[in-house]
Amino acid sequence: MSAPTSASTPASFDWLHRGTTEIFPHQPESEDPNQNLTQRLMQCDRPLRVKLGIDPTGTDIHLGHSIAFRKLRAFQDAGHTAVVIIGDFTARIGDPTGKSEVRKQLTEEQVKHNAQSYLDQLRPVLDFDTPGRLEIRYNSEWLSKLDLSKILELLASMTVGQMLAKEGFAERFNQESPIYLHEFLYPLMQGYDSVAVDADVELGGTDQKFNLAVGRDLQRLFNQTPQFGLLVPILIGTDGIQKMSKSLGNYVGLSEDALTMYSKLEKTPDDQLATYFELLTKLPLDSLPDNPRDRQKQLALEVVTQFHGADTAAQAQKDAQNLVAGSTGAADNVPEFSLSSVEFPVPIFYLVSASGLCKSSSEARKQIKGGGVKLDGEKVTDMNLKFEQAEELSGRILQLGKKKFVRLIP
RNA sequence: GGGUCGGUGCCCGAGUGGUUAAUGGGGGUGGACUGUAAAUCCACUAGCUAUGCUUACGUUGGUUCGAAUCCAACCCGGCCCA
Repeated sequence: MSAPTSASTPASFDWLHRGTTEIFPHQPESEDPNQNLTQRLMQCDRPLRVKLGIDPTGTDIHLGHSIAFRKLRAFQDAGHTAVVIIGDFTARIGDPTGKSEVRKQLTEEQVKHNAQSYLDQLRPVLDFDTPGRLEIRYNSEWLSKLDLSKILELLASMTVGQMLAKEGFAERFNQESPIYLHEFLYPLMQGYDSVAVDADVELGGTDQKFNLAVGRDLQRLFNQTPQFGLLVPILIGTDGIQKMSKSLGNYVGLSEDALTMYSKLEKTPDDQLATYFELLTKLPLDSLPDNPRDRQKQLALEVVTQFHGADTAAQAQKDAQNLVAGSTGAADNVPEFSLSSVEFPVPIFYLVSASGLCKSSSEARKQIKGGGVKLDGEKVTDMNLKFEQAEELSGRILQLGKKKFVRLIP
């Protein structure tokens, strides 16, 4: 295996610093490669092992997760080895970071399924193909083998006070909400992962600082050179307020279709635009369009291109414009709904719910009442409107609000 | 283990026997406006092929013409004591 390119070309480390919040330990003046990551990168004679863990707790990952993986990709491109840890063991305990509640425990099967799904979704982000650039490890490999004496050794390396100093714990303790003992194990296990894979660098969101630091402590305990921690920002979601998360519904999933992705991204809040460009693209930040609307479009196009390719992205942009303009016929990528599953005569409100635009028929009625339902661009006002047969409806487009469409087919 | 306080809708949080899916806020969805944004204003915010019916205030029973509200047991959590 060849030495990392960065070693031979003492080039710039822009890729390292773009969108990076913090690197620790960080002593920029130091020549010591254990105190200064840039020195380490320039001096290393072998690819560094760059760890990034993810707990397969759900089936979807989103752009918020992707920024750490993008950084990981940057390391890969610089010749280093990405060590992706699938937290199949830790997922069953749950990371207490940032949670106000205990995470529910998952079965082994769910975890397995989720893990595969994650890897599929990461395909466009990481380099899966270049030999030596990617290592995928499951932490059950070593964590399930820990015996009590080893666990005690880990536990003895930290104090309750140190644990309680951790952000989430402190809050929960002060709010008098429950903290279970097994949650204290989480940072230790994640830290032990670093020992198990002999990590040189670990990536994570800023909320992971504590956990990455524990990794350093444990590596020291096991006579390894402590890893560097590299923190990337937590991406704010599409609501512009809270961090991107599936449960808050303010996310853009990596596996979403191009049109959905585009539609969400093109309304990125103005004050998040710069951040999104920095974290989700490689575009130079000083040559963006002046008009905020154009910036939104460029961002959407760029990101969708990463996941779906330029052609599909361009088509999504076109479709999005057509849909909003109301020229329904021009939209090709509208989900279809087959009328074969409904019984005629069918009331409009039932149709709205059956087609999946609304969760329930009650909600559909309310939306119709509120003027949110359109058929071929025309507002539906009578919720008891009935259709006698499928021919009346097939080919027409049913719409809820500005964003949800369904084409009715026989 | 003992004492004590508490468990209400997506979230927070009122309500303490009597028309009512249950005040208020947040969030969400829809409408107007707009740049498909923000801000603002308005509406909606349990389910049902539905002018009515069915479920809802930790769980299960009980008292009552009638309970989220009273009683009992149980489950869960906080705090104090051990």
